[in-house]
Amino acid sequence: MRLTTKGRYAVTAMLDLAFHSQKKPVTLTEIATRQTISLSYLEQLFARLRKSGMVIGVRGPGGGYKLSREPAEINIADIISAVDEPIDSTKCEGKGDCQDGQPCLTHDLWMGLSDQIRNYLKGISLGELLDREPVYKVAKRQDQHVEHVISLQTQEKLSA
Amino acid sequence: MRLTTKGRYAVTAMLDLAFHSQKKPVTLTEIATRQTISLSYLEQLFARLRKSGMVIGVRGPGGGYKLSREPAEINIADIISAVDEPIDSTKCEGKGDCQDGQPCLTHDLWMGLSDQIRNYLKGISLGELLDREPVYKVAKRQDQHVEHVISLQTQEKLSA
DNA sequence: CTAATACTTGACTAAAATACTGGGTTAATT
DNA sequence: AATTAACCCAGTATTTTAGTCAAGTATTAG
Repeated sequence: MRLTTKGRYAVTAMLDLAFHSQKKPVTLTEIATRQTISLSYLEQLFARLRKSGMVIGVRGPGGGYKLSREPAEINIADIISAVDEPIDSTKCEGKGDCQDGQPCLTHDLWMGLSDQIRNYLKGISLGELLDREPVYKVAKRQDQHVEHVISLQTQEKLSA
Repeated sequence: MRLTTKGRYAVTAMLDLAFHSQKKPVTLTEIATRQTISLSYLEQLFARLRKSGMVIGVRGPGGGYKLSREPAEINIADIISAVDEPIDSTKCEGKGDCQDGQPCLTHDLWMGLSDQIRNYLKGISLGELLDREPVYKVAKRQDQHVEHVISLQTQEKLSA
C-alpha cells in the first residue's frame, strides 16, 4: 500500500462522484472542472477504477460515470490500490542476495505494516467520508463555482 | 503523510539500527550490506533522521549511528515524515480557482484522512515492531549473511 | 441517419521524485 | 600519522507522476 498524490486524486474524484451521481451519471469533464484535475489524467484513473469494478461508464449523451455500488460499500483502500502500481517487491527476489532460497524478509516486514494500513483504510468508506460535515459545504460551494464557469462558457458561445 | 518506498527504506534501516545498536554504534556500511540499500542513499536518509533528532552520529573508528532514545519512544510516523518531503498543498493556493478567498478544501479533506493515518502510525513504535516474532528470525539470518559477506571480503583482501 | 456526446486507447512528454555514484572534508580512534 | 567512519555536496540515471494530443469506438437524441 502506497500513499501518493495519485491516490489522493482518485479518492477526491470518487468522492465527487459519490456526491453528484445520486441521480444521473457524472461526466469526467464536470469532475475535472470541479476538482481542477486534468481530464486526460482523470480518464487514466477512471480506466483503472472501471477495471476494478468500482465505477460504471455510461456512454452516449447524458452519460458519464456512476458508482457500481453504494458509497458505504466502497472503501478507500480499494480506490488507492486500483490506481496505484502494486508495490515493487522485486528488489531482492531475482538476485541471489537472499539466502536459504527464501525471499528477502525485510520486505515481508514492511508488507506487514503495509497490510495494517490497508486494513485501516479498508475500514473507511466513501459513505463515511460523505457524511462528514465539511464535505457537504465544500461540494456545495464547488457546485456554485461550476455553475459560474458554465454560465461563462455559455456567454462565450453566445458571443462567438 | 505519504507512504513510499523511501519511507520504507527509512523504517527498515531504523529497525535494523534498533536491533543492532544495543551495545555499540552501527555503521551505515553494515546496514547497507544487510538491507541491500546503497550506502550513499542511506547517508541521505540518515542526514534527515539525524536532523530530526532520532539518531546520533558517532564519528571515528568504532563509530556509526545509534538511536537517540529507546525504540519504544520512536514511532513510525516520525521516521517517515523525517525522510519525506512535506506533502505539496500548493495545488490551488496560489491560483485563483478557489473561491471565497478560502483555500481549496478538497485538500483539507485529504489532509484529514492523512492525519488519521499519521496518528495511526504514531501509535506504532520501533520497539513494538522489534517485539514481533518474525523480526528476530530475519535479523538473525541477515547477521549470518553479513558474516558470510565479510568473510568473503576478508578472503579477497588476503588474496589481493 | 447523423450529429453530438462521451468513453477508449495509445503514444508521447515535461517535471518531479527516487535511488544511486563518486568525489571530497572532518572528527575520533589507534 | 594512519585509519575509520560520519558528514557534505554535486551530479545523474531511472522511475513515477501528471498531463497532452490524437485517432478511434459506442451510444443516443433529434
